[in-house]
Amino acid sequence: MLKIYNTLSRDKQQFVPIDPQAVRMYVCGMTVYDYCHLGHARVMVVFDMVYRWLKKSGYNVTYVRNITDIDDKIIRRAAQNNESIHVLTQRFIDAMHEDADALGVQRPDHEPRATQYVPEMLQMIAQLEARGLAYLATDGDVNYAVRKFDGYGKLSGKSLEDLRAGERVEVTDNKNDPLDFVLWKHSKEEEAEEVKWESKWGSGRPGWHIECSAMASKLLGEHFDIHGGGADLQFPHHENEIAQSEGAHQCQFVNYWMHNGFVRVDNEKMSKSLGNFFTIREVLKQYDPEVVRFFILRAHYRSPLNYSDAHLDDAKKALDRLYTALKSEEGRGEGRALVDWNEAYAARFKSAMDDDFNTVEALAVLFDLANEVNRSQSAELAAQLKSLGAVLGLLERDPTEFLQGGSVAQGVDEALIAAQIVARNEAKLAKNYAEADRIRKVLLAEGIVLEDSAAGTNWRRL
RNA sequence: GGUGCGUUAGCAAAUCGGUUAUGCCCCGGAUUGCAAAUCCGGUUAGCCCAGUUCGACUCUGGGACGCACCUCCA
Repeated sequence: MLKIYNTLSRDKQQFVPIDPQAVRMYVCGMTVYDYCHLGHARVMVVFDMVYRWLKKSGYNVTYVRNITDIDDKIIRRAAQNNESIHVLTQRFIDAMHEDADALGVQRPDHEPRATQYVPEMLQMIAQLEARGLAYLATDGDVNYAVRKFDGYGKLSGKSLEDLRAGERVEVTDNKNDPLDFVLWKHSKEEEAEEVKWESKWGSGRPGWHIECSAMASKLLGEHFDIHGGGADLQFPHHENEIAQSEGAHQCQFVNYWMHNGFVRVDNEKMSKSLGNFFTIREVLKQYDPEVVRFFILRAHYRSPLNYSDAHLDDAKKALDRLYTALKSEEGRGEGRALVDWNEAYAARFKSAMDDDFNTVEALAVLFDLANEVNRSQSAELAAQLKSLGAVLGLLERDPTEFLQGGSVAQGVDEALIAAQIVARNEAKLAKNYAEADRIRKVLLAEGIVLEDSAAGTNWRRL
């Protein structure tokens, strides 16, 4: 039985879906005005893993990950670039898909864009207004009246008093309460036509939080199973989503809230504002995407994850070990696509995954299994290793291709390597070991490791 | 200031009230022309102080340190 750590209750709970056969899951995606960084990579990979495991567990999963394609930062960036927001956002949506694809992230079932759901948002705001939870402020914005919603703060564990005591709460006169947030922003003269929508409150555009409430209920219903996102979205974003959805629909919004930990650099959160971020495409110039995916899955999704070259190098070596085990059984017996869940390693793997998606433990099982494969030379177990890896979106490539791909794309030409191997084998046959060792050393200096075996000489990149 | 989370061996990172986590690194052995890979074995843990317990890294209390949220952020 699957257990999930629920932010709402702050403990692990038995997962019971609303519909026994199906799971409905929503994850907050990206605001598309720039390239995705490693923090975004973590959300995508983590919830991709969750998505895969739920499907593997037999559920019919509907996974929605939204795209925020209208907001202040987008408008500002488009103005800077002197381009339309549509052109800007489309470019970064395409880039996001490239990055996600590289990391082996499966496409969600729906990727709704905020700009395509404005009518639904307006309808929801009207509902909130009708219930007395929203009001038109003097400046023309429509705000949410936080103190009218019972239980505001239940997700983040904060009371309104605690929040007000915070030093950083901004004071604005057009809000009834400093914690009220914007549902609908009135248009400004200078804004482009493409960021203006008509409404009963006048021309404007949606606030950030309302899009998720509107799109989630449209695509998943008013009450669904799992809602995820980065830990920083807990407050205020997810708190506000609850206020909007439960305020408008008068029913429980989400049963299980999941939040992933941050990627850190030098022990500090990687973020746009700190400027200490690495984009996915930057990192992929240096490391194989599967290494990056493995690196992310190597830490528990709720724990902080420190980024550094040393850690990526370490991850690369660890993944090499798994692929090396697969390579030893390559070609022997066809790898079956299905996992034999009765087998001992698979059973351990499953119980690890069922324990709040403990990929760290699941990977430890894979290493134990790899050791067993090396020892037993069992093609059966190798197939099991491969298929368990595939559950996590790992180990799906040809082992030789992976091992020879190495960490850096460019390097010594393969034909040259082959020629050097031939030359070295000739030297070996002539018992000219000094020459043979010299060739091996030259290649090693280029990051190429030669491995002699009964079947011949293999090579791989460090 | 308020709230929450964390502190595990050289590095990374899990589980667990008593039994080898795991990966990388390091040491010894097997194997190899020598290596590499692999196998066998080994060294290095649980921030500090109390308490509960037959027994605590694991539970409770206190302290120190770190991180995060309270403002846009995955």
